[in-house]
Amino acid sequence: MPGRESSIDTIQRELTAFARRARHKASQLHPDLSLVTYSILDLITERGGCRAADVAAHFMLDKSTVSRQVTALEKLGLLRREADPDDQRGQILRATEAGLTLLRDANEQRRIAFTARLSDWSDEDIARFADYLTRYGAEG
Amino acid sequence: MPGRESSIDTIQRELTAFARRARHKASQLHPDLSLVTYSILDLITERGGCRAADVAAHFMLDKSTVSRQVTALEKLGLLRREADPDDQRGQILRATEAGLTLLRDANEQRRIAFTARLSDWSDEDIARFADYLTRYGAEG
DNA sequence: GGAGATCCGTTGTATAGTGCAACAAAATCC
DNA sequence: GGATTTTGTTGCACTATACAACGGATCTCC
Repeated sequence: MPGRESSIDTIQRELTAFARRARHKASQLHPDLSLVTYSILDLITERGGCRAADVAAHFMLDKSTVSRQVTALEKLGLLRREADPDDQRGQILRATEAGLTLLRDANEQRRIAFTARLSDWSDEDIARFADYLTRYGAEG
Repeated sequence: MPGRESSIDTIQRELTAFARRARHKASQLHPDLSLVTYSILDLITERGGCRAADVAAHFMLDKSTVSRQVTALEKLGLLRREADPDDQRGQILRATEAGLTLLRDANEQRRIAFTARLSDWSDEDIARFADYLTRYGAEG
């Protein structure tokens, strides 16, 4: 087994490599949705509606960036803003039907791509890899 | 053990989440070097010098993008271009001493951050996680 | 050995994503 | 009730990126 430090270097390098290519692949996979807009749509759907400030905090993005992305998604008819009855400052963001359809389609295409890439992995290895990634993601 | 499809969804989601945050963290970690310039400097050093076309292919970037990043790195004195004796069209890119120093420092800071994040992981888990990432990265 | 194809890098142009700062409106806190 | 905080928008600047057009060098094939 390689040393702990060398393994950490590998993790760092591979995760960074993945990040470098992610945007490119995302745009190839689904030209209508960028990595960011896809992620925003996914988050608000997963949470059953949330505010722009929550999105910004979750993705470590500036609120102005989120504001513009939300505007773009709204113009595309993929998302709508609802007044928050408890707080007139905030808006609750929800995907529209069109947004949900597009999101399902994008998820499906992504799943196909990932499945192809992991085709020669055993079920056990896939499950363990998923566990490690979840654990890693939960740390920070 | 969760199903294969659900594990693939997890892998997709976690890797995407990582990609979303990578740029932000990279700029926090080392303001002088963006994720891209860091990666370029790292690649040409790891390979012991390579051409811009190799960099573009490796990162799936347009050659014009690489050309501009290389120009920026050269202006910062972190990289130099050498004539390729075998092919007058190409240039061989190499990190300067300053570039190597900065790269070592950036790597060290990144390693510290990763080490902290993985502090409660066992050596075995880290090694397996690194293996999975390497295997994943090698697929595509 | 030469003409055309190909490869390598640069530059012009356009676009997207991002952050910071300033702002407005609403809520919260003494 | 005034000060502070929160939420979102907008103006501005900058970076990263792609595509297209180009110039120079090399290679291929006849």
